[in-house]
Amino acid sequence: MKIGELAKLSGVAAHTIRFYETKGLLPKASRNVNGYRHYNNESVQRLATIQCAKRLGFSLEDILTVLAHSEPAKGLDHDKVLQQLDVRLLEVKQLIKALLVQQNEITLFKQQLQTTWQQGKCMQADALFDSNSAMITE
Amino acid sequence: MKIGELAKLSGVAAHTIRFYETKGLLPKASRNVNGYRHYNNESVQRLATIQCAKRLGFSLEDILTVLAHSEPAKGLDHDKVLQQLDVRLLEVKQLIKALLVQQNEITLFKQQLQTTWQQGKCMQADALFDSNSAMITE
DNA sequence: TATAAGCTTAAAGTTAACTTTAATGTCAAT
DNA sequence: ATTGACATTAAAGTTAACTTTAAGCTTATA
Repeated sequence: MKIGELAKLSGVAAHTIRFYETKGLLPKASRNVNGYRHYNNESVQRLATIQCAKRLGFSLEDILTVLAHSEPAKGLDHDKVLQQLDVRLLEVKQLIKALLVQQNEITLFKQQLQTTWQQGKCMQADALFDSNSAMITE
Repeated sequence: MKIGELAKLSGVAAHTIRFYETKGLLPKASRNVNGYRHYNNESVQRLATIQCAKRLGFSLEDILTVLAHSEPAKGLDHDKVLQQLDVRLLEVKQLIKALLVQQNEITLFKQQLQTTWQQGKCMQADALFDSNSAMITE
């Protein structure tokens, strides 16, 4: 099939497919007489793989690393895959933690602001931010 | 004070301070005879404000927006600030949700992989990812 | 006095993951 | 035969928030 068809089947834009090829995420496509790239079902599979990994939060480079450590014949390098999954899992957990902190800080800040403003005080930005800063870091 | 001193006091690198000036986050600094930028305590405050807002996850552009809607004399635009805080709060909540989903997906995927591999099966990458994909989307 | 540290500018580089552009070639259908 | 859709390439553009570079002044210290 041609790149446009693959694009439709996979949901990945044609130019993105070419981009993936330059990045080594897809093997260099074989060409037919007119120079057009030619794909088969394996290509669809490969793109599905990439999509899936991306959904788990992996960067293209992560995906490339796993691919690089896996020989076509033997399949994936198990240790590498599990290791990457663990790294990503840790990353995700830390992100969640940081975001929960942010959520609290913003909520608290909002309350402070509203209270202050309801009292008719029109503090300058700096003072407000500073009081919030002090509140949080204490 | 000169830019280097401000950098030390605020914990923001000198070139970053100049960068903020070009972006309008800091007012154009007055210069002394030799052309060097000259700062005072207000500058320290302003940088603290920016740092604080950044910690809450606001982009420089967000910060600029609030600043733009606030006149120096009147202080901050209350509605604008509260609105921005609400937008960011929603953003944070959605991010947390998405990350929790990712956390689950990765954990499930790991278990699937380990089970499969322990059974001595050496599936190819595609099949694995696909089974995972199916598992998740069902 | 010489050297090092600090200041100035504008412009380009960085990272990620594409997207857009430009200029051109091929194919399918009417 | 012509129109429109699809293909090719390399290179530049996008976004965010800086960082680095280059090339050249100024100031402080030994």
